[in-house]
Amino acid sequence: MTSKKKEKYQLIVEAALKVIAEHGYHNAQVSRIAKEAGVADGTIYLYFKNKEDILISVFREKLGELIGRFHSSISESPTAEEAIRRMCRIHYSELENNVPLAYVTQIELRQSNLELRHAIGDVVKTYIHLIEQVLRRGVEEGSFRPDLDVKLTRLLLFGAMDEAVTSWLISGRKYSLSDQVEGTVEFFLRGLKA
Amino acid sequence: MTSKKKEKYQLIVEAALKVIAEHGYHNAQVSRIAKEAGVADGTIYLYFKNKEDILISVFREKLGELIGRFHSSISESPTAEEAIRRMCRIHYSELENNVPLAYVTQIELRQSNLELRHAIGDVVKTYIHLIEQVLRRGVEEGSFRPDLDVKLTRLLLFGAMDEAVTSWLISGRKYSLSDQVEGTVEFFLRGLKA
Amino acid sequence: MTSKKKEKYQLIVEAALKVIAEHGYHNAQVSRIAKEAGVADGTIYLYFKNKEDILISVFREKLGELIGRFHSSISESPTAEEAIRRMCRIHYSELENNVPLAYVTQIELRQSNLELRHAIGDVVKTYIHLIEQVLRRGVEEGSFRPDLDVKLTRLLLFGAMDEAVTSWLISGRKYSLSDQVEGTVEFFLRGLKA
Amino acid sequence: MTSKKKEKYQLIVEAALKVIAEHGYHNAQVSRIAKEAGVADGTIYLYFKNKEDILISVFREKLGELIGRFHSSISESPTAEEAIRRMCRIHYSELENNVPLAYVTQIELRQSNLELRHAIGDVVKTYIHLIEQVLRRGVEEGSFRPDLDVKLTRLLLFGAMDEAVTSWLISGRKYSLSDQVEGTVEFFLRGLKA
DNA sequence: TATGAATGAGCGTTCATTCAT
DNA sequence: AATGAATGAACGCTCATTCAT
Repeated sequence: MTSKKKEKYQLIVEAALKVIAEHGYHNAQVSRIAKEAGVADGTIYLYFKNKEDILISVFREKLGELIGRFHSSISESPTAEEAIRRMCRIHYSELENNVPLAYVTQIELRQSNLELRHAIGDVVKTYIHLIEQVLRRGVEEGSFRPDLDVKLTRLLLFGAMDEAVTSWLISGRKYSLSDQVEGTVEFFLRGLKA
Repeated sequence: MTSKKKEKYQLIVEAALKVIAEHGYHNAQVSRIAKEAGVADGTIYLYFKNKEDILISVFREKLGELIGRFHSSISESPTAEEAIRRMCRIHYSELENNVPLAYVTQIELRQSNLELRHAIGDVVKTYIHLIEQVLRRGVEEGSFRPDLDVKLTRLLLFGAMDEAVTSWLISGRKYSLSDQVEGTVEFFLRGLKA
Repeated sequence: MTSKKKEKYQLIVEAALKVIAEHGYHNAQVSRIAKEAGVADGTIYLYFKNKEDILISVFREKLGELIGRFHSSISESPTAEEAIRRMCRIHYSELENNVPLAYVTQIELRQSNLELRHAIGDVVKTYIHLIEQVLRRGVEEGSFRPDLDVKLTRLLLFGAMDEAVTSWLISGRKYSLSDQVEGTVEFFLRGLKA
Repeated sequence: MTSKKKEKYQLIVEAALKVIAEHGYHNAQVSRIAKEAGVADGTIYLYFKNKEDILISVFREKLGELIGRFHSSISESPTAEEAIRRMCRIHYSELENNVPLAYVTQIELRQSNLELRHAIGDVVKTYIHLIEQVLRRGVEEGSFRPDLDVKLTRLLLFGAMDEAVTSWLISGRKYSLSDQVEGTVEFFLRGLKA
């Protein structure tokens, strides 16, 4: 039963992602998500508190996976410098290879109300903490500037990458996002290095 | 008469800014804006095509002023390096000194629909072009790296500052944003310098 | 379930007829119709596309019944002359015996917009085609003039009866409409007979 | 001054006719009529009580002229039969030669509310009385049936002609309305003659 | 007389959520 | 657990009319 419950929960999350990606946030009615998931409207409310809860779950589930990948990749990196490089590579390539997810997280879900944005903030915070860890490691290793303001810099890195992805999407994905990894990392490392 | 017309237009724009800042984008009903401006609902439509037109105007008017200040300040800078410094200082201090504006531009208006977001995008684009100009100037001056990818870097700079401001707001403005200018500029210039 | 759905559909159509008859076309708000039908406003839209769709349905449903009665009565008539007589009798008596329907079809629904009027026109067209058939039959039977312009005459008959009904309504129904059948038919037949 | 007043009054009536003919009843806003007439919105209310008053005036003024023409033509007719013929000829030809007027009176103004329809009814009543006079004359002359129900028949004649005109308009005026005079009169006279 | 900026009442429709089955 | 018919609150916009100038 628990696994079945999980299954339907996942079914609805996937359906929500697909519907938002296809029709946009403002056309992602609960009934549409239910239809896409192959369940009745009312069934949604057996698994989610309300509509917002679905959207938060989409973000948490999908970005959770992404952040998991960061974690393992980063912890395996021999140096902080390499960790920064891998982080950016994963950030760009994962979103480039999953356009619907990119579209939903970068564009659509940002049109949501404050409560959802706070929830999204929590997920993003996890990622930002991860960046911070890498920065601290770099300082400790001696490869990054000892006077680095890690609290500030973690935001600058995240904001920079985030904007790079959003611009790539809005431009219509006319160029390769992965090709921007080198330029981005070069800029970051010069700013970070001791 | 023209000045009176201008007055009422401005009155409504200011009212909209205030209402969105106080009640949030999704609670900024036209009737509420009208009430705040001290005019009848119908009067709004003598000055604006529709609700969206009000919001776009808020953005354009308010950010227009801001970008104007960037322009003059940057063109007067003796060096590209100094231009970057001034740009970041204005970006942070202007928003820090106008919290409602910061709140509306960073948080509330991003919840809007696609058409408004496109309009906002146009204003932001102006700013990003300005950043690009500074970068080119720095390369020409020889103070910035000759191999700098200006198309990419302008986004990284904008995204980094944008995120710094948003985080400061969401944190509840518990610290000084202006105090972050030095750290930000230090990071940028190391990444840019030849 | 199907019958229940039918029931609610009919409930709303009847409510609309009653509301329009009582309050007039311009005061027949959707919320009023919903209230009269004993359903929520939103329920209306489970059965009708929009307000206009309700009104068209009122016309179609109600006049559809009427025209059905014409059909059977006319086809059973032994002669075209008798068909004309029955047609007029049904036309007058049915509307005389259903004043709300008469009021709505003759007065209120004619105040509607073009799209609805077109829809109404389609229903009326059916009736006019029926008249035409009777006229052709009379010509074939030899009882009506062989040189009769059926395309024109069908309009004259319909217009004449329509005006007789409307005048009777506007006069406040101070006289019997059924009593006018003889005079009307007499006039028609003299105009038609060979 | 009186003539000037009359002038502006006429100006507005003509403008209203034109606007309704061009844009339809539901798009004939007061401000549009004012613009067409070359006066300010407020000026309208110096000459008319309200919007309805304008529309009633359009009908009264324009149909008044028409009925005046009926009057003279009919009174000059040597026989009642000829009067019927002339009446129908004028009815059809005047409207055929003034399509905007036909369109406004037959289609657009009928979408109006009850009060206006009552006012229109008054104008039409004048016409119907005229028809009645002709019928009485025919009976007195002995050319029309002595048992003719004039109260009823006047409606039948008016309704028949009215429908003929409306159908011609709705059909897109693909045929000549004047060509229908003979068929119409033939039908009428057979119905009327002793 | 004439203006036209300002008014504000009025309404069709959507959709997240509920609940009887 | 699952259904889906029913709910009803919420809101942008139009336009006839007014009135200060």
